[in-house]
Amino acid sequence: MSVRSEKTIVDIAEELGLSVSTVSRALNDHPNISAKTKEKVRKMARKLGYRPNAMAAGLRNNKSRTIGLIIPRISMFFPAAITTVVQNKLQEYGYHLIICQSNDSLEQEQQLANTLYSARVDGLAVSATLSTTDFSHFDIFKQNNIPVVFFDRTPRDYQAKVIKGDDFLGGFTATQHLIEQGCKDIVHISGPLSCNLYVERLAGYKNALQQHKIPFKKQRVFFHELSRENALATAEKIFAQQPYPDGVFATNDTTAITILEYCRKRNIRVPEDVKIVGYSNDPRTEIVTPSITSVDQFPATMGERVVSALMDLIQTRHPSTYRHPQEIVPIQLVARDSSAGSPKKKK
Amino acid sequence: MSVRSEKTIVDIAEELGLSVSTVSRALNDHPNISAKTKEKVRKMARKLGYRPNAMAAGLRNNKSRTIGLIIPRISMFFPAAITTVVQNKLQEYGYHLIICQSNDSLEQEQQLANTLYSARVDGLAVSATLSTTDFSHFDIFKQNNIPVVFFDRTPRDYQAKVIKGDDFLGGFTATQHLIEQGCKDIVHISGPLSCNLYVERLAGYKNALQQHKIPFKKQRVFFHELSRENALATAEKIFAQQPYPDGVFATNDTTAITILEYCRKRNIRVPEDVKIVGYSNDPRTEIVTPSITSVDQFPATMGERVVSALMDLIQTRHPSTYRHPQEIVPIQLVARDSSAGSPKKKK
DNA sequence: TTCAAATCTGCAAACGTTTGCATAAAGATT
DNA sequence: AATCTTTATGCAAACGTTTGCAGATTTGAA
Repeated sequence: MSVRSEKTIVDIAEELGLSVSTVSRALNDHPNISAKTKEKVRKMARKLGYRPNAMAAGLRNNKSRTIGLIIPRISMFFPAAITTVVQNKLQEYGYHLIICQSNDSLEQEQQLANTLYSARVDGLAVSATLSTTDFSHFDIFKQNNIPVVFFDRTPRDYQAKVIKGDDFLGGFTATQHLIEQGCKDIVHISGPLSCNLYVERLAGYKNALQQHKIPFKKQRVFFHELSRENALATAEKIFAQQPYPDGVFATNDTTAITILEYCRKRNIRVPEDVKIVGYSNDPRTEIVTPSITSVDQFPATMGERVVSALMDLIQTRHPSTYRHPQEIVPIQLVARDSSAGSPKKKK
Repeated sequence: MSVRSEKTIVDIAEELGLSVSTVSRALNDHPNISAKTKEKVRKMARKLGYRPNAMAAGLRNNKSRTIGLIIPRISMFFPAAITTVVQNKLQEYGYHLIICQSNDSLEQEQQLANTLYSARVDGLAVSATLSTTDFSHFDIFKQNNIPVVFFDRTPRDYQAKVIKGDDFLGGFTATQHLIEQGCKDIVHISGPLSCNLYVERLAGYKNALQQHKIPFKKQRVFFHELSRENALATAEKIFAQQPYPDGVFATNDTTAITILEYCRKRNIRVPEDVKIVGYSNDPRTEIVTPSITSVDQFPATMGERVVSALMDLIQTRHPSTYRHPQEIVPIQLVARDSSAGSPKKKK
């Protein structure tokens, strides 16, 4: 009813003839406060409609109960799936999540790091830009003992906690699967090699070829920026001249889907003429016709590990977790129709 | 180099022999400070690695430069698409976004409202739970003049800014489209009527039937909880007995996709035997075979409007915007293969 | 030189918490 | 009854900013 409607613990204290410290302790369930007092205080707090001011508490405690998250964009399946569980998990721990998109721009990422530091997040989870190779904009966090966890798109040699999928094995498994299905001439569509993911999947691809005594041909690897338009351009290039490949391992699902659409338009049969494998197990791979074989990266697991790592690092100020800085989340091939079938019947 | 590495404006002031107020004003580009001083201060700030503490400033100013967002879940296409643009747009304005998922639980939504209030967000954007009919947990915000903007799943009679799609028109258009394509017996799969969206789309459906002199039959409307499993169960029910409908208008795309899959499995031809229209223009509708006709809700537009409304309400403390509390974002039917074709050739 | 105006800077309080330390009250022990 | 614990409460400083007001310095005009 008063003019200033924002109630504080001072109001509660005055109303009750107690000191603010007692009220504060009562609300925080401090052992030194008698049960009676606590009850009184809580009741009055409810009555006055008191709401704690997290900023004030944060300032005093030098912690915000807030975690920052930087991802390229929320609209991509894999980061979105991770974000979902990260947010839910953090909520359980009583932490807020500030989500920021770098839109794959290094400059934006740098700026975000700064402003998240200003917000005094208690921890930071980052999946980097495709082009981030210098990670020094995260130095401030290290200097001030604020844990940073990188996931998925991670730094190569920046000292920090890293949680990533087994991209080498993923690349290997995908390629080997195509080989086992009878492919002899497998194209790999990769991404920018500034990003660890594509380097490792490519390495897995090479290794699988080698292990199966299939010669690696440089011109059978295509690099593009992973956008839909680029994928289409790449498709054109791949099928510009005979012989067509009999297998395509695309380093992401959007590309795989685009290739599939392209093939259908050109009447190249999938999987009879060419088999396709994507990466990430985007739900879209399942509903497309034919459904596309892909590599599941278990985003839920990754998200949970990110949160566990953060909570661990935050609680134990001793950065013991840094001793095992790298965690690898397993992958699993999900075979579907796009790679199915025995060796081709008709030549 | 000192032990306490966190630098404050006090450190800058001491280093320069200035007062903190001057430093503060210099950093905020206050007109009363000379250019020389500003330059000195900025240089020293850089040198010391000073980072403003947003919590301290927020406490003093009673504003956090942070917006809260509550959505059912980030992993759904439509809210995710909105979130993407909301976040990017807010970033431009220098605001952070705290994203929270209610997981469609009213209880969680209530709790989130509370903790976001404690974080002293400067504004709140909400897409409610399917079951939220009582919105009183947002009262605190109103009482303290913190703008709340509801979007998509909005309250019916709670006094607040509302931004929503034209669901009546959407339902109408979708149904009319099916009629125009020759359908005479159109099933509508709706959602819980506790949620405004489904009420209005249903009303649009009825209205279109009426307008085209097709009798409305109660048993041709199915209600379900919009999960994938439920959609499947509903599909079973719909096609449990002859005559099959010749058109299905599903109130969301996931359901539409599920129906499509079901039909394919049962060898019910789409669109020849039954035509399907979904809702939201989820990108999945485009890549499925046949592609599914859907109703675009322009999530980007909606997101932009949400941000505009928030910024407007925050800047002009006078809640003038409340005078036109409801904004309707247009919809557009995107016709695709699932509803294509002239009247059936073979009966 | 003197004074007024214009320009710049500083003091100190305030924002709403938490917490180390001191103290007061109550209970237990002799 | 005197002393010692134990338990409950209060005082006051601190967290890092911002800002109204006052005061100091410079500039320009007389």
